[in-house]
Order: sequence, then C-alpha cells, then structure tokens
Amino acid sequence: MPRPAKKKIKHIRAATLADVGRIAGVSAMAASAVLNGARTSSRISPETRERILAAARQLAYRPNAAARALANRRMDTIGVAAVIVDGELNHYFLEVFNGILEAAARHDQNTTVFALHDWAKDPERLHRFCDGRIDGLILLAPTFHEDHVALPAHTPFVSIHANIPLPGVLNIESDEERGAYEITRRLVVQGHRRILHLAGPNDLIGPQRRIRGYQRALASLRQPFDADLLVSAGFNAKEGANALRAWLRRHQGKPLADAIFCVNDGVAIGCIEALAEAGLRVPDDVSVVGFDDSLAARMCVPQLSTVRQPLRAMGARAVDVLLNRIEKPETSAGSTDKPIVFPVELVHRASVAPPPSAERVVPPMR
Amino acid sequence: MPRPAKKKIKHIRAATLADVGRIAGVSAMAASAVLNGARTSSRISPETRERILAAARQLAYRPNAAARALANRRMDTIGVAAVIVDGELNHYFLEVFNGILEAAARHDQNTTVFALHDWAKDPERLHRFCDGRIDGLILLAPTFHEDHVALPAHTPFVSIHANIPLPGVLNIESDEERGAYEITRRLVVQGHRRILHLAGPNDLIGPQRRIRGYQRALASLRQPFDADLLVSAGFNAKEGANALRAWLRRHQGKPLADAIFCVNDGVAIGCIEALAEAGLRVPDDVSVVGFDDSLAARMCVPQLSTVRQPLRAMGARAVDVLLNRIEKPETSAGSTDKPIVFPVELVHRASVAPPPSAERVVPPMR
DNA sequence: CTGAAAGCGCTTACAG
DNA sequence: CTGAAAGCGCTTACAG
Repeated sequence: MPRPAKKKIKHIRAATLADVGRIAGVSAMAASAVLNGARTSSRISPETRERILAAARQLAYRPNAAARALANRRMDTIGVAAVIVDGELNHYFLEVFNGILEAAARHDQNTTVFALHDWAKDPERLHRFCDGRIDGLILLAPTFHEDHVALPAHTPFVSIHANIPLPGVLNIESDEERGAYEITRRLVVQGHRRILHLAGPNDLIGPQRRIRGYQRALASLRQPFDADLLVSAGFNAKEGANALRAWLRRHQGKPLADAIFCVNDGVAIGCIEALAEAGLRVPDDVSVVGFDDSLAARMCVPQLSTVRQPLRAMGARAVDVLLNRIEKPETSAGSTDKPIVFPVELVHRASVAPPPSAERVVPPMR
Repeated sequence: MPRPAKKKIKHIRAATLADVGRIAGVSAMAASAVLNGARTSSRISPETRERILAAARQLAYRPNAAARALANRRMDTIGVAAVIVDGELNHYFLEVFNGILEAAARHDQNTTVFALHDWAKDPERLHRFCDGRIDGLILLAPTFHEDHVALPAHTPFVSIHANIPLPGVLNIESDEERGAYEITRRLVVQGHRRILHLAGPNDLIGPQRRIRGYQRALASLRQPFDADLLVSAGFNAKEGANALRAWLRRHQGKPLADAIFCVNDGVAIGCIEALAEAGLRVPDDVSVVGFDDSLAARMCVPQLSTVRQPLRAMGARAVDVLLNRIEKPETSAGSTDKPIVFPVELVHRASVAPPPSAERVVPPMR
C-alpha cells in the first residue's frame, strides 16, 4: 500500500464556503445562499439547508469580509475622520463618536476612525481612506479650512459642524448662535452686567456664531457692547486659563466681570482654574458658563452651567443620513444644500449665581 | 457611418489596475508592480514606470482595499473592542484610544472600533468581528469576565488591563498595586491618619490590586487597617458621590477622614462634589486623590493629585505587540504568558495638603 | 524587463 | 430546487 504523498503543510486557514459545501455535499453557492444570502436562501430545500448549517457550525464558518466586500461593493463599514488637536482626540470627539457608534451598531455597520493631524497638511490622506474599505465617511469638521478640497468621488460624505460648506456634502450642525443668545440673555436677566466672552479661534464659524449670539443678546436687552469684554481664547482649558490670566493682569484694580461666557466647556474649565489661582470663587465672585455640555461640564467642581449641543444625537443622525446616501445615492443627491440644524438647550448647574451685591475688583496679581 | 452601439450606462466606478494598464499600454500586473507592489516594482523600466504613473494620476487611481485584502490576506486594519459603560465610552477609553490611533498611524494601519454592551451578553459578537476585516484585535478588558471565552482562532489578540487572564493572549497592564501603595504611603507620611479608600467593583482585579496596595502601605508604616474606612463605590463620578454621601451620613458627628483615596479619577470627582455639598473643602478640610490621571483629573478644581497610568503609551504598545504577532505569529506564540507591566507615577496637584491641625468632624446632614 | 494564468472567497446572473 | 461559470480587483508564482 503506497504511503500517502506528503502533503505540503498548509497554513491553517479559516473555513470557506467551498469547505462547507464539500462537507455538506453541495456547491459553494448553495452554502452561500443559506449562510450569507438573504434574498435567495428560500430556494434551498429544508433538508439541504440543515446539512449546510450543520457543516458551517462544525467548521465554525465565518464569511470573509474582504471577499464579500469585493463581490458586493459594500464593506458595511463607515469611516469617521477627525482632526487630532494637541495630539489627542478630545471630549467633543468622544461625545459625537458615542452617537456614531450607537447608530452604526443599530444598522449593523462597523466604524473605523481616521485621525488627521491637519486637514490642510495632506488632503491626499482623505483620498486614501476612500479606497473601498469604507462605504461612506463622516467628517468631524469644525476646523475644516481648505476652500477647494476636492473630495474623492465614489464616496458619500456627511459633515458635522463643517467650518466651511463642502460642495455636495450635507452638513449637520446645531443652533450655536441661538445658544449663545439665550445664555447671554439669561445672565443679563439675572442681573449680570459686565459679561466677559472668552471666544474661540476667530477664523472659525462656530466661535463667530457664538460671538454673534452674545452681541445680539446684549443689544436685545439694550446693554452696551464693550470690546474690552470680548477676548479671543482658543478651544481648550490651557488656552482658556491663559486668556483669562492675561485679562485679569490687564485689569488689576479695575472692576471684575460679573460673569464669563466661554466658547466651550474646556475653556470654561481653564477659566475656573485661573480664577481659583487669583483667589476668586465661582460662582460667589463671578459666574461662569460653558458651551457643549461635554463630559467635562459634569466633571468639574462646581459643575458647569452650559449650552447643551446634542452631540451624541448629531453623531447618530450623521450615520443615518450617510447610510441613506450610501444605499440610494440618487434620491439623496439633491438634498445636499440645506444643513440639518439641531436645537440647543440651556443646562443649569452650580457655576452660575446672581451677581454679588457689591462690585468685585480684580485683585493684584503676583 | 454607423452609429456606435448604445452602450449600457455603467455605474460610475473607480479606476482599476486594468484601466491604468490599458491607458499606459501595459498589463495590469505591470501597473500593480509600479503602483502597489513594493517588492517587484524595480523590475519595470523607467519609461514604462513613468507611463504607468501618469496614467494612474490621470485616472486618480486608488487601489481597492477589499481586493487587496482578499489577495494579501491582510487588511492593514486593527480592531479595538471595548465595553460601553453606562451607554458611553469614557475617559479611560479615550486615553487608550489616542495611543492606539497614534501607533496605528505610525504603522500605516487603520483602526476600527467595536463597542460591546457586555462581554458576557454575546461572545458571538467577538467572533463576528474576526471575519477578515481586521488583522488583529485589541481588547480593552478591565471588566472582562467570562471564564471560558473561546477566542476566535486565526486572529491574534492583545488585551489591556484584562480582568482575567485570557489563554494565549498577551496582556498589557500597569503596576496598580504599587501605585496604590505609593500614594497611600505618601499620605501617611504627610501626616494623614484616617485614610478612606473608595474602592471599585470588588469582583475586578484592578480595584482589588488597589485595595492590596492601600493595605500594604498602611501595614508598612504600622498603621492599623480600619474596615470602616474601606468602602466599595464603583467606577464613575455618580457612584463616587453616592458612596461618599452615604459614608458621611453614617458618620455624622464622628471624625472625618483626613484623606480619601479614590479608585479612579471619576470617583474622586464625585467625591469632591459630595464634599462640597457637605460644606467640606478640598484640600483644606480633607485631601482627595484619584487614580489614572485621565483628562478629568486636570479638569476639576482643585486639580487632582493622582496616580498616573500611562494609558496612551499602553495603547500604543498594544498596537506594536499586536502587529508583531500579526506579522510573525510563530515567533511571538510562546511569549503569551508574562504580561507587560507599565510603571505608574504619582502626580501632585492641588487636591492634597497636610491634614488640618485640628481634627474635623463630619457635619450634620440635612 | 514584461505578460498570461490562476487564485484569494464571495455573489450574481444564467442554465438546467 | 441546484450547480457551473464568470466576475469583483488585486497578487503571486510561473513563463518567456
């Protein structure tokens, strides 16, 4: 009896449809119909079906995603592109991302994250993401700047908080101006007069909208606008702290602001920190409000009054819209122009109180 | 002159290697060698090479990731599986994830995130992730519980902070016990005597290690261990606040703790909040320390003294290790047993001061 | 230096 | 109800 030919040891590999078919005594397509194909699976007789399922179980068969994607032209994966600020993804990202994950899971889609260091640096990278590994891409674009970014064709996009309108891309945003307007008005109505606004980078639409809301609110209540109370800070805690420290230094011995409206929660945190250094207490000496209602707002002490942007819901909505575009590009092609605007909402916490009865003066700095 | 036959309008599609080859007047493989293949690209003559590059540019050719993955059995993507706590990914995730993204980008790998609601609920999901769309998976596993999880074969894994050892999976952890030991000792050395420990869920190895470090430190300095000063809190701010409120209520009129060592920064934040409610000040009346050095630690006022776990570096390391396993499974197969342990480091901030000269008493609660 | 062939694992028409 | 064929877009041997 001849010895069996020495077989080349194959690298262990996962079972394929062909393997399943062989064991079940059917073709690979029959196995495909039962195991993966929703549409045609009814055409298999119950007995065959059972045999195939048993074989699949025995072999621990998993369809191969790459092969499937190649045949279907669908990866069942959406991408998220975000810019890394100061080397890290931040609270804003985390909130939106939570919403994206939730919605993606609901639709049985995977989510892959592309982190960029700078939109401008290499627009090429955005193109490289769109190589078939994702079916569509969500751009977290509050700092998106390039005016003439040629977005890759063949890939549907949705943007969130886009700083500039992207041609053919639906944008999801929130009513930032209204949020700024409402919270400023509330401070004034509570009796605050000198309201300092720590604004964001002034080339960005979001901060601009907040400034507009702030100014409109003052005007609506016949409060004068004092340019000395509008300071450009930035977007994070460190920048907020620095901006306020500088302001306090410039105003030693002069009247303190009654309240400080910060462009976002991060800046507000920095602001509270700088106030603490100066021996000023929140909200006893000065009230502080933020914007976003990110995790940070609930995590600081005192907790922050803020304008809540429904970031989670916005992320989830982006997924819904994107999937719609992926599935029927023709229907949704026309609707690219009007952005979807989410309402914002005031959140009251401990960082706001009525202004102190006697006007506070900025203490001397060391 | 006959009209050209009406061509069926094809769905617009991205250019393929065949398209590029056709334009450049070469075969698809030649194009492949120049555009995608690192190894064999030298074999193409400079002129042909130029023609191919020009054609690719003209067509805006991008290699198709799915086709590539199918042929190469390599997706150039790593997966990250994490459990969603209270419906959201948290600071811990964000820090580790930042490290993962950074390292993945360095290696030119993509990153996809799989969020689970519960490890136990459907271990099947873990299997479904491993369908060829990722080359390996990082498990963020501090709450991983199932004793007999059969991890899918054919996929390399690395775990971070695994709660239980996973067979054949290298674990990356930090020296939590030492961190707890050091910070407790420092408090004692500063003069603190009654040190309350707000511990985490007691079925998890991380919290257990912190308790051990806390107890060892007390013993090493001949301090008695008082079971009344060891309280199980949880992992987040709300649980921390609740646990401390309950403790304060139970101790009205009795001596306050000198210092509180919290299982993580989130619990510490909650703790500071509850202290503020009770009219107790940090660090004047009581010192508070956290664990992790997450974003939250720098975001509260006063900023939190804490034990820094190098979460970013740990995430980055997980990627390095995982890629190593993906590339040479045989070499790394033996080294599964000894976890990689990162050192921790004390971080001093404003939430700690020497104990007050006179012992404080827990004020009556309303 | 270059190309024709076969294969990665799956699907979708098309025949029977 | 079931299977043989062709194709998704790329690679890797193998011939020339």
